[in-house]
Amino acid sequence: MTTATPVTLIAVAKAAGVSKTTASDALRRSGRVSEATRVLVAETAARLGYSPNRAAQSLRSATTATIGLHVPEIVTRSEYYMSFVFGVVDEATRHEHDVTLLTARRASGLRVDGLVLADPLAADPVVHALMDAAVPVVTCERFLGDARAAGIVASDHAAVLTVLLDQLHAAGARRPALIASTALGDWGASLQRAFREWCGRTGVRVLQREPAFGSAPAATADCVRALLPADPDLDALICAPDGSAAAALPALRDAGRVVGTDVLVASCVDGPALLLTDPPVTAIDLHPREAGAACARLLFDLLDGSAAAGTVRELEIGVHRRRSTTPG
Amino acid sequence: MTTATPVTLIAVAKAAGVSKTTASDALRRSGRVSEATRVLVAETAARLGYSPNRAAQSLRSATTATIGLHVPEIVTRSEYYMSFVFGVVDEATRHEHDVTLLTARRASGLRVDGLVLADPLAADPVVHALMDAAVPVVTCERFLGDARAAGIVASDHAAVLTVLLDQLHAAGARRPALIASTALGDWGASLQRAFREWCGRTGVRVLQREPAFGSAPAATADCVRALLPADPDLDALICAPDGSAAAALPALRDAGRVVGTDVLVASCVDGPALLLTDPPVTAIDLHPREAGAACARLLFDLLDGSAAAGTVRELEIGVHRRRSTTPG
DNA sequence: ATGAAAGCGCTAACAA
DNA sequence: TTGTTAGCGCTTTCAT
Repeated sequence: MTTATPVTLIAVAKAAGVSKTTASDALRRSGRVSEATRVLVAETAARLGYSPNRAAQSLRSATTATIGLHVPEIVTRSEYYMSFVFGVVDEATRHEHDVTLLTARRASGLRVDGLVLADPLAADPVVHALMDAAVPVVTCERFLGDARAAGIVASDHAAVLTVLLDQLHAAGARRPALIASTALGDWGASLQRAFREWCGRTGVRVLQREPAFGSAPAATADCVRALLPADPDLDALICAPDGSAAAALPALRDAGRVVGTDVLVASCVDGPALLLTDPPVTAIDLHPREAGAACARLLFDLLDGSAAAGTVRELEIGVHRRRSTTPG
Repeated sequence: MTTATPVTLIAVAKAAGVSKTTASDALRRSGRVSEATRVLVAETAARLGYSPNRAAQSLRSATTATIGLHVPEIVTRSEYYMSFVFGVVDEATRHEHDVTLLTARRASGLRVDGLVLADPLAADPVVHALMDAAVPVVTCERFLGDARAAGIVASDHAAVLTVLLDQLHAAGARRPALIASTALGDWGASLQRAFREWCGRTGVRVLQREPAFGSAPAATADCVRALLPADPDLDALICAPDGSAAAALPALRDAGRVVGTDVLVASCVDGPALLLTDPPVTAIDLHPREAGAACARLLFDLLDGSAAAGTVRELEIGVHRRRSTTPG
């Protein structure tokens, strides 16, 4: 363990034989110092192992080189968010920013240059507080509260669900059901809407269930157990909540259904677990890591002015077809 | 969106009719100001919505009110780490600290008061760099490199694995196998050691596999497929890597084995997915959230001197028995 | 029990 | 093209 490194800008300036300002300018903005001194200072800094004092930079510039990240806690148990977080951190690192995790409402004001909110629930008080922060906010999926984010990264869930439904229909499914919750923000609401529209176009009766709030997989299993007796003709099941498809499989099997044959199953959130079930489950890949990176990127674009407030960017998503929806 | 809040300490002091110093002392250390002024200043600060400028505090005190957190990236798909992270953030928030996620090696020096490293892999260059940082480091599980952490939170995996093995033995298993990797640091190594010792004591031949590095679940499935023909007597399987038990089940079934009857299965990492498999899988609950909180707590104890460098704290873990290991 | 003043390391006016 | 000077908001001596 080496001792702390008190290599200040002054030390670098002194060693390079220039003034504090020149050293600062050489290390940062261009145009002010000559190329020769720029190189000299840069080399000196490197040699001395100089690393700027963030606190001092912060104090002076009123920026923090840090962005805040909030992920909903209810759904802790989701690999989706883990990937999302890594995506954000990746992109932030690329921009020389740190990422602070925001969960509870901090007592003192937050010290970040901007915020990324993953799936902001209108019901979450922390989200509400953060949406009102005095810094740019980027949300992944639209926020259904009254505040408006400066930037939004959203996917066309409706379009992809429609593609998926068409595939199921082509595979012979005539009586599909959707298990989705509006409690989870815009995502669930979009899925429900798209499902209703597809049903209307296709002329099938809407068969939809809202899982009880709380543990998603267990609630989904309950939905399945309730659906089957009520609708014995059910021949396809689409599960929205992450991890719930895995819960639906045993419930269907217990009811004597053969997944992939009697009943097709698909998940609205992909994940490694769905490759290992029997059969592997068709799923919508939301590209979580890419989503996180896109949010951070948009936030930085907002911060440096290369994106305007109100920007909405679309994120590509797609279906992975697996055996659970390919009978025969 | 309200404008930025330039409520400085000076503003509070002025409004309260005291000096900067008195205001500062009133808000922080005790003993210096009278109770009357303390209350006066506190009320004034609250009324004005004062929130201390972290950057200025940092600059002055050379602390950051931030701790760094590193979680291994290879195992992204683990809900274990998600819970762990929340545990750390929870505890940090309780201590009025922020948590910064550290993944890649930052170009500039890190600005944190201390570090928490979850499962530090000796092979991870980022971990190596962080272990050498000039701030206290707490690791969850021992680091097998040459650096020594200031604090360690560890569980007695050997003891709990032994309990699990005894349970399997009591349930009739005579030929148990362990799938564990030493590539994952001290945890895997401890499990392997404990397994060998138990085998020695019990007089059964050691049946152990090291899954190929990379995607844990797939590698585990490969191990299972290799184990069965080589050792047809195998009657119990313990899977260490997170998520691998779920992969083992279909592999065993494909080989014609009935899980819970022919062959008992247990996981060394619990997770919600294991409740939904058929049958539900017995697992060791590592209490990830508690682990994260314990790491942060130890770090703060180290920082304020209430724990000495070199402190090792044990974290309670235990087995959840489920149908996969209770035949009949 | 309280004030005055110094200064943490840096950037941005203002000079030269 | 470069140097000088003034703070950013706070904590901390040192003096009352």
